[in-house]
Amino acid sequence: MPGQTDDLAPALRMAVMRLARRLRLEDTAAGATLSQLSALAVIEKFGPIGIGDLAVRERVQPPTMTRMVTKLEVLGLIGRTGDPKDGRIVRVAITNAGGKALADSRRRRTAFLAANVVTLSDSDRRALVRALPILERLADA
Amino acid sequence: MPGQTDDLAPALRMAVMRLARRLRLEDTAAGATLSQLSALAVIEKFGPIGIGDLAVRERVQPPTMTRMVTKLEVLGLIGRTGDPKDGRIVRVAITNAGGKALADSRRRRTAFLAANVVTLSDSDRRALVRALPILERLADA
DNA sequence: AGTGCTAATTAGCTGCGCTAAGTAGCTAGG
DNA sequence: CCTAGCTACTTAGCGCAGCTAATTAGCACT
Repeated sequence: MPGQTDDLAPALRMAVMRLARRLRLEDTAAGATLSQLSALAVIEKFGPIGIGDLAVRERVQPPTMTRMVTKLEVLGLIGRTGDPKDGRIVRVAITNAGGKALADSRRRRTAFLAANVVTLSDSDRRALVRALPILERLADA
Repeated sequence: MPGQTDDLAPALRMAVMRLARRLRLEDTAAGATLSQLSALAVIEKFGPIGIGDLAVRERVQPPTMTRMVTKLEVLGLIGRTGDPKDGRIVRVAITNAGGKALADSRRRRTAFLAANVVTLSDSDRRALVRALPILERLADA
């Protein structure tokens, strides 16, 4: 049934864009933006990491990541440290404040989506759980 | 099972954000951006529509929509017409060029997602079809 | 020393959110 | 009729986040 795929792709695209915009709006209470916190999460997970690697993981160009890192550093959420072996590389690591901010924001940011997720039927929730890894795969494709 | 919801919401948020970013990147070939085309689609669907109503539908503040409408007009994709009854209202309608651009862009923009959607199993595709209206509901919540 | 590669940064553009404040037009009360 | 207030849109100005092009600093190798 090729028609189903033809319908699915644009509909999915639109739904994802709209939901992403909505989630962005729900974030205004935070001190950092979603993009910054996404990068912060990667920094927490992958330890002291170079700007370039970070940019690749976040699918962003290096200059964009440099700027985000600068903002995170000004906020005191990460620290820049040089690489002892290779002077070109700047490694960034999360600070205690950064870890705390990340934990807080995770709790807080989840609120909107969780509040709506709980209103779904079990069947709907299961459908989302099922779809989740597929969305992740599409994002990484 | 409350733990499932606790896990689902942040995971879904992250997946949606990442996919949305990815889709945005795939759009660079177009003359108009995804946001502009999203607005254009609403304009096509809901005929001559006021800026305010359009802003509400796109969940955006009026000034943001004014600017987007201005760009769409400069591109020749829409036309501004005054309301004969109420001089305050500016109605916008899609032009022939706009409809064509929308059709073209739909075909083109779907390519990335469709190309990846076709690689999915039937079961995965069904899971997405099932999840789609739920995502839409969450976006509208 | 010099050449070339790599990592990060700087400079400058665009798009798209927002708020605050201004303008034009409608509406209703005195 | 005219003024006071509301509504719709616009203008002005800010911030964040994406990009490319060009620069700086350091490494590696001859």
